[in-house]
Amino acid sequence: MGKKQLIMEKALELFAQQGFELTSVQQITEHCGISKGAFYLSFKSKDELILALIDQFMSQMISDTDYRVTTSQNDEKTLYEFYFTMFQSTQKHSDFAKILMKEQSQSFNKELVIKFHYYDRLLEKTILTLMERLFGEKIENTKHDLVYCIKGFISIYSELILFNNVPVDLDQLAQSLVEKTNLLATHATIPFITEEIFQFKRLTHTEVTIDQLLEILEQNLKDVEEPLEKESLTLLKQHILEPSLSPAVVEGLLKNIQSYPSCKWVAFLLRNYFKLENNEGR
Amino acid sequence: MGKKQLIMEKALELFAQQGFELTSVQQITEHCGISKGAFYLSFKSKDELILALIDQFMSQMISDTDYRVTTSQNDEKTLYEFYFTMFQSTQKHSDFAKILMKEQSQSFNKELVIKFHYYDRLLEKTILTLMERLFGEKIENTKHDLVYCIKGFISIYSELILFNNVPVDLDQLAQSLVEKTNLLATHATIPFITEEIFQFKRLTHTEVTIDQLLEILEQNLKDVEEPLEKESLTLLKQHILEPSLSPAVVEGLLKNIQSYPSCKWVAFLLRNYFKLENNEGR
DNA sequence: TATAATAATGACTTATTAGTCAGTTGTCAA
DNA sequence: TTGACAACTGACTAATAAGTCATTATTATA
Repeated sequence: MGKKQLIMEKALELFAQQGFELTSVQQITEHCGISKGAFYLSFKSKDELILALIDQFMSQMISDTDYRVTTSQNDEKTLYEFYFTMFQSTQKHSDFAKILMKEQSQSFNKELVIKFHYYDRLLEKTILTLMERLFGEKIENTKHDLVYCIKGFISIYSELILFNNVPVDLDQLAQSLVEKTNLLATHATIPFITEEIFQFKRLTHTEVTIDQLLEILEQNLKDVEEPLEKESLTLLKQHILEPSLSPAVVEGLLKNIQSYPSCKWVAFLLRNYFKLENNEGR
Repeated sequence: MGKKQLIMEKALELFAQQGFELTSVQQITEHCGISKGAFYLSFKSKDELILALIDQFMSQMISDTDYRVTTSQNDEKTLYEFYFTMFQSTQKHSDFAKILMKEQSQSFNKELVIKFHYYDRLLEKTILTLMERLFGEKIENTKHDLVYCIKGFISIYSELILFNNVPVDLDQLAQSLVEKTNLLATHATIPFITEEIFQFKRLTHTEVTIDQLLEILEQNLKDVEEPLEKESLTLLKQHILEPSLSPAVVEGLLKNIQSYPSCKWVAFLLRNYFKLENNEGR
């Protein structure tokens, strides 16, 4: 396990400098002081490595932020804390954040793209919940649009922090964005992203082949210990190969696995898969 | 010349789909129905191709926008027109815009990075001028920050337009952003990007080796016809190899070539080079 | 029509990559 | 000390890339 961690850490440095495409496995192993073969004992492929990196950091970054936001008692300060935590994470994991920026739209690997979208949607959800809590009914028509503006702020200021070695005062940055967000929330009246566009956007972008899905399931089954989790996964796998369960049962099984952090991702994929299956017949 | 244009058009399609790295020269030539050798009659390398693409589109996009903004008589509508033109260009040249998003931060090739920064700075300048004209003294402390927010809006909504096939109402989008910009300009009081950070940011990011610079100069000398332009370039080249001209003369020569569109880029590089040279001695 | 000049070809070289696997080294229990 | 097992190695394969160049096709000119 220590070796796996070593590879991830060293690879992270190289990916941040040169990007994923332009970093060879050779380079990574040299940087670690191990042989090429040893790399393939820890990871099935180079792709598996980057997927592991993304999972590790994204789930941490998002759960950090989500935790800060949902546990905050003082509404006054919540927005400030959201921004502050967000940029603090970015700074702390700057190597990873750089990769994220570089590889985001660029990618080729389908699973990678879906993964990015998944985490992006999680972040959107966190922001939306926060906005609804802070501004409630008043922003009913503009809330999705507001979420997008906030994402715009985050992306452009993150870029500044990461790629221009500017001395950054996170407190000042968070304060500044709190003011802007309040302004937009309380005064903006013309949304661009309406409920309709928001729904439209959700429909696109999510395809995995059955084979990919089964493989991911298989991988999960290996890593998982809890019997409840394991059985749910097995049943769901059988249901994919030969549909036999009622929608309610499927939904229940999904709920079962969803509560385990390591299964969140596969639960998302499965839910999506079954949703598309059902829509096919209309 | 027709062949060069053909290659650029076809390559653009492939780059937009797969990215620059993952598109081979072979693929491009097949897509064009020509041989590999023919490609190298038009372009010295694959890198030269993408640089040419960037020059072609970026200069067009920015001058389009700049023209609309500087010629607009009606201040009321100028901001609307800025946003509208910006997103219209993005939509019209969507293949190119996709490349831009994909390759922006990712890049490896030094000249490419510098080129992106150059055009980015041009856009910043256009936005800043517009803001100063519309809001004047009132935004003295917040203007650089405002420019950044606008860039954030543009980047996040462009992404939406390009990568989620959402039906887009550009009029609505422009209106929405005009309202937001006005809100921020008239009510925001806490800037993050102060004059100081802005200056700091300008100092970083611009290195070319002398050899690269000389090569680019050589290339320009070949393409250029006007005697005044040609002589200025020749003198500047000599001055790099063996400094002999006074600062005032250098500045004059730079002004000479700057007015020719084809030399804007090399003028920018030269000015930067001499600036760094002078700072070295402090 | 004959000749020169230019345009275009694609097999080839060289370099690099991800991934494999037969063999080596190290470890630890019997 | 021995033997069995896992951890590890790095030369190797197969695939693909950018860029070259001797050869051929096309066009212009005399």
